[in-house]
Amino acid sequence: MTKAEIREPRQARSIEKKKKIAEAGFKLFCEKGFHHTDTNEIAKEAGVSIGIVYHYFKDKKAIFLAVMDQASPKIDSEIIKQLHLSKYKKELESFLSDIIDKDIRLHTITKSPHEEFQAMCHSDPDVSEYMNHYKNQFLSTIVDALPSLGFSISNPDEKADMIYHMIDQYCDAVALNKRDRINYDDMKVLLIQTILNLLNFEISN
Amino acid sequence: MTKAEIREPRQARSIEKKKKIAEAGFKLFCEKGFHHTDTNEIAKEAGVSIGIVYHYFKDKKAIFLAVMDQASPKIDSEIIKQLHLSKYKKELESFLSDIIDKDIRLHTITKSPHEEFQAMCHSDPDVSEYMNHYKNQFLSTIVDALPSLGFSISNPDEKADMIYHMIDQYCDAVALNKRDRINYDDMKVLLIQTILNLLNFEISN
Amino acid sequence: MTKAEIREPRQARSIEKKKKIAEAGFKLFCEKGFHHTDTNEIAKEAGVSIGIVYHYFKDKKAIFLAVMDQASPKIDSEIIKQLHLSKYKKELESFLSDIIDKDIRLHTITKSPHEEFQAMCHSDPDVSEYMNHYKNQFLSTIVDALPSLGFSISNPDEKADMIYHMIDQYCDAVALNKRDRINYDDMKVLLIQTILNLLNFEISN
Amino acid sequence: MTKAEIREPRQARSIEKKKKIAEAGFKLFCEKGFHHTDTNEIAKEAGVSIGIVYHYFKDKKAIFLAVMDQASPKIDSEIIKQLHLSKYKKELESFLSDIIDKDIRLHTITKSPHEEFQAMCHSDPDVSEYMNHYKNQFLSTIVDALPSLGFSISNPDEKADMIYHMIDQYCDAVALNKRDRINYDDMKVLLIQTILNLLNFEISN
DNA sequence: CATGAATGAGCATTCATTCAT
DNA sequence: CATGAATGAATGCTCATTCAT
Repeated sequence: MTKAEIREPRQARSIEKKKKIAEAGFKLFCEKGFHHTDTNEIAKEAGVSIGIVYHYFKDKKAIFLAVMDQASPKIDSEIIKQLHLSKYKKELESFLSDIIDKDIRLHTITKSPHEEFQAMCHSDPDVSEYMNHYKNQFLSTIVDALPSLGFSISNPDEKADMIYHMIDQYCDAVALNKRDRINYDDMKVLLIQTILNLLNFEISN
Repeated sequence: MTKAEIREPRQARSIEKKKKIAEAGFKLFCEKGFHHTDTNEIAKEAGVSIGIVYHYFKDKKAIFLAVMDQASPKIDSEIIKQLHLSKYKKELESFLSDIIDKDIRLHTITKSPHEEFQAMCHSDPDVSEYMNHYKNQFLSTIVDALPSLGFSISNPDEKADMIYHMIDQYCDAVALNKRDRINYDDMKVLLIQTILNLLNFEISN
Repeated sequence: MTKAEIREPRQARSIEKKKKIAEAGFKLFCEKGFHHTDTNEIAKEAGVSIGIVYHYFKDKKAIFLAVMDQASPKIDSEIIKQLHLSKYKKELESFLSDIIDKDIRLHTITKSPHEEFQAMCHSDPDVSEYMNHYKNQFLSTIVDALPSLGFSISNPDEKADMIYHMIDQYCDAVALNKRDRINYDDMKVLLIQTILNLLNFEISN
Repeated sequence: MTKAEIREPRQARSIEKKKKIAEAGFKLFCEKGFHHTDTNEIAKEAGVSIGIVYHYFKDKKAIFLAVMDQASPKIDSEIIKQLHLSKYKKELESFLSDIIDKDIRLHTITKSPHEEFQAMCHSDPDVSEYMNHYKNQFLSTIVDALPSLGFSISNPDEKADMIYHMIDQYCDAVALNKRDRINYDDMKVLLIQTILNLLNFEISN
């Protein structure tokens, strides 16, 4: 056997260590970006040897993927529950507003990692694949839950995709604050109204 | 500063050569990405010595920025003219459709560079700055032209920003075609309708 | 500091390797001078990889400094002991003669490195600093030992400095043998006599 | 003819230009040292093209040698004249004091170049050769003039060499001021006294 | 004489990854 | 499991020098 299998640790200690490495990676990737972070530094930050890093991770990118996995917000059932209660316009509006605010916080807190993930997503096929898969799953879960929640929406997949990106875009704008002449409060009103209009719109043939 | 100034070539020959280098850079950045393209390779591809590359460009990133500059679609007066003729709903719709189709072509043709630029944009402050400046200028030009074109739109800056990204997002989706369960034709209809709604919407106080 | 610490090796093997690198550096610096020796060559000469060179040394200059450190004659207690026995003129004379002969050997054997060190000393502040510190310490040790050895000399620091350089100068002359019309034996007699006179001279106020 | 002869310019304009280049070289060598000064920079500083630099100078070192030549203090007859008047102890003392003060000024004013020359002198054989030749000529001129000036000194060459270096050393010490615990006024007294003793000393067989 | 664009060998340093212990 | 010394290919960039104009 020329190369030891990369084993998924089962012991608590091992899981702990793998997590520590991913956390160190997270920190450094955020601070300096993927390309400017070196693996030996990750090992040092995690307080382990570089050898152990390569015991748990195939290569540097594997660490990045693990970091993404840890950092990705999980689809919790709560969002579905809230959606259930938001059938009517008024509630939908505040539901969206909540979602947006939450998402802004996420973008603001994890500003650099988000940027870094975006960057990698655009330059590395594996990362892109991961992100894409994650997003598709996230949206499918919601869209598939809609009927049972009492929503009857035409073109739900297309709309979900559009809304997802509109919100993401808005949160980016707020978090990075790099755009000229923008009133973010007005923009939020416009955003919510646009989403509501979109949800109600039906393509006529 | 001890280093000889990076000179902006005035002679036709020199401009030609600088362009050739940028073109070689463009090609390689697209094929392999910024980080995996090496400067000696750019020189070889351009058919010049590495020395001359550094005669015209401060460093590797300067080549990238020049490439971006060359590759960025210029705001031509045509777009403004077309806008002028699109005061009425019907025309606006086809105007948007045209814009979107054009943009899709741009995204599809320059698929890899576009991705690469997005990646750099997220990971390098200078590139981000460039992109941002470019976008702001592009949008400002259009927004500032609106009144004289007969459009009276509330929150034009916010709307322009949102529309810009909605279109960009859509074109990305089409070009990369990585999203599940999406009917792009339907999505386009939804997109245009959403834009029209957004343009007409006014925030009530 | 983002860079991994340059570690001081504690294991015997490591010390051995660091020494081997410094020795290779010594050899090459002597043969070709600092500026014409390249680090990869040092690694090859030392029989190690270039990576390990930078594991032990921060940069090329650090190798040079280490080389200087190894090559610098240490102040051994012997010189102090001999000094003790040399209170009287006759003994002092032969003591000086011994010192000079030893120093000549040093200059002759390590002719090129000595030259190279001199050169670096004049062109690099860090090397200059090192040389200076070394010399000051060397002279202070001797000067501070004088009283307890039974010598009572006025202006010992100034004299020590002058004598140090007179001897150094003489040894250089002999080793390099580039001066015209010089009888080195006569010069040695003059040198010793001058030193003795200097030691005995007292500034009258 | 593969390469144009390096011609010694006869026209005033040419001489002027060559001088300007050497002056630019002088300035930059002083500021940054030989190895850190690049020829293109010299050309720019001199306000000429790099081509013209290589028209007048074979290579970079030739510029350095020319710089040395310009910077070297010429043996003027004044020093000889003064020496003539200094036959008696008192006058010799003040003559030496004058010489030393002048030399200190030279070392202080041209502190960096002096250092740089020393460095090159130790690392480049041609420069070493030049310096050596210059020094030998300087000392020979003085020594050979001594008899006709009424001085009758034994071992004049050896003594001249020693004195030359003692003064140089002292001036370096003052100019660089890097030595610990040294009182330079006392040192000067010691230096002059030592020189006078040396001049009077005769080797007995 | 003069220009400065062009050359390209050369070089210090980095860093993902391996492997002997 | 764990260590960290060791590897060495890879790379951005410099700069003395040449030569076409």
